Amino acid sequence: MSESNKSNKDILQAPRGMRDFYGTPYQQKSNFFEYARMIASSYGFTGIETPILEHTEIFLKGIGEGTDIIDKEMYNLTTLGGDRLTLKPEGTAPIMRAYIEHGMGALPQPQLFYYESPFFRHDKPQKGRYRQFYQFGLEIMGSRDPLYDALTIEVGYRIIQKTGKKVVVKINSLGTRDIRASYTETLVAFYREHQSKLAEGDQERIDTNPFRILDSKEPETVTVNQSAPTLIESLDKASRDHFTSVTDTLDGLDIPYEINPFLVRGMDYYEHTVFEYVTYDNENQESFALGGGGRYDGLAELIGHTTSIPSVGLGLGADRIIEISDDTFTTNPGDRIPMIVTENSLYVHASQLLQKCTNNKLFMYPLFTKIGKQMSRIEKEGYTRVCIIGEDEATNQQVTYKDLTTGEQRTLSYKELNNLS
RNA sequence: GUGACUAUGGUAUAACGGUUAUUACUCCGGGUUGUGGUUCCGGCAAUGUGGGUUCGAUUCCCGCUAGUCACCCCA
Repeated sequence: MSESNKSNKDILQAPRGMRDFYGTPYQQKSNFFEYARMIASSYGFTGIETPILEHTEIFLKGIGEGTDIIDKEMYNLTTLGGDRLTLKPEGTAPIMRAYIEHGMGALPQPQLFYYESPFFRHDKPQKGRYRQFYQFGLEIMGSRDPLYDALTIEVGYRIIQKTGKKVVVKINSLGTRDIRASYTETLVAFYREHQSKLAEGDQERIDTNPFRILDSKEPETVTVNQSAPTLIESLDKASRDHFTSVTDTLDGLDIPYEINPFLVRGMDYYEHTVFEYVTYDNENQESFALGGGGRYDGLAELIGHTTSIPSVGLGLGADRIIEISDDTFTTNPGDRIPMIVTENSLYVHASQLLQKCTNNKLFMYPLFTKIGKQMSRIEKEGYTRVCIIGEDEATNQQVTYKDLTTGEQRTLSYKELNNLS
């Protein structure tokens, strides 16, 4: 029971790692999601939205205890009725819950979903890392065909391509849960044997997160890793065939990928294919994950369903993608036509015109003051033309149309206004 | 979660520990009562927060809050 001792100044700012969106950033986010929806929809995905809150258990069981997300990053709350709920830290487990709850197994398989949503993780904020962040995601549920792994990777790639930046898919196979479990034992045994030769921080990770040691940048550890057993070598034939089938399809699609035997992901539910999209900062090797995903055939059982539901999916970090995109997702206002009135009394007339007008580029400019002010602001905001309505135009059922780049203006009938492009 | 750096109007900034806290942009009003991009005049608006040192703190010290960076991890 800690009493809040925040000052007025403190509460008049958004909570740590959370932001307000307005103006350009709002547009960019909205345009990004619109674009992503369009691409996903062109590959047959349909939308799904789940609640912001889920039963805490869904994430505990799905993502896995021992992961950072579960151990220290969840926003948990207890309702007045005593339910333990959690602000969703990722999108896959909730959608799987919805699939099971609504018996979607009875629908034609597989089901392809896209979603856009904020997610919440109580992490320490940095650039490109927020406590409330936004993802666009895809989930394909009800098929184990590796073609769907490739399809998921492709659609994500097509969306990210819009940024114009160089993007490479890092890909790996984790095999089945059994293979992964026995490999983990082999790996831990290997590291115990070489424990003294590992970098300090990495020694502690033998118990907490042995997979991460494979990815270490410490020179001592890198040396040890050269003789470490790899997961890909341990795969059974079925897993290997699955993986090859995915990479063959990517070859055919001309999607650049790198097989990275060290790639693991933050959630426990992945098996077989896992991947990440990485971008390179100005030719430097230092990179930034824009999104990632993988196959999660066992998730349904982890969260309490009686059978497995083979599935594959991904999440794209909207904040990061927009961040590197320059003006790709910025709206250009030049196209729209603001309509202004010279007298406030003409507002009613203008509104009636707007209702009748079929040219959807025309809009009521929401500034009712002297015409000079209106013109000045319209010009500053980047519009290239304007419609002016005064007493004369109103009487004659006309508008004055002005091109702001050339300064030319002429009088248009309503019909001509409708046909303006 | 660990460590480092930072914090002045909406934005960007100035101020050896000492008058009324500087300047620019934005915004509002006016010169121009039906026409923008120039120019001129006027106006609104700030030392994140709580303590400490001092005759006196925007300035020095500490806690808090927030941001940035590295680690950790990840989207």
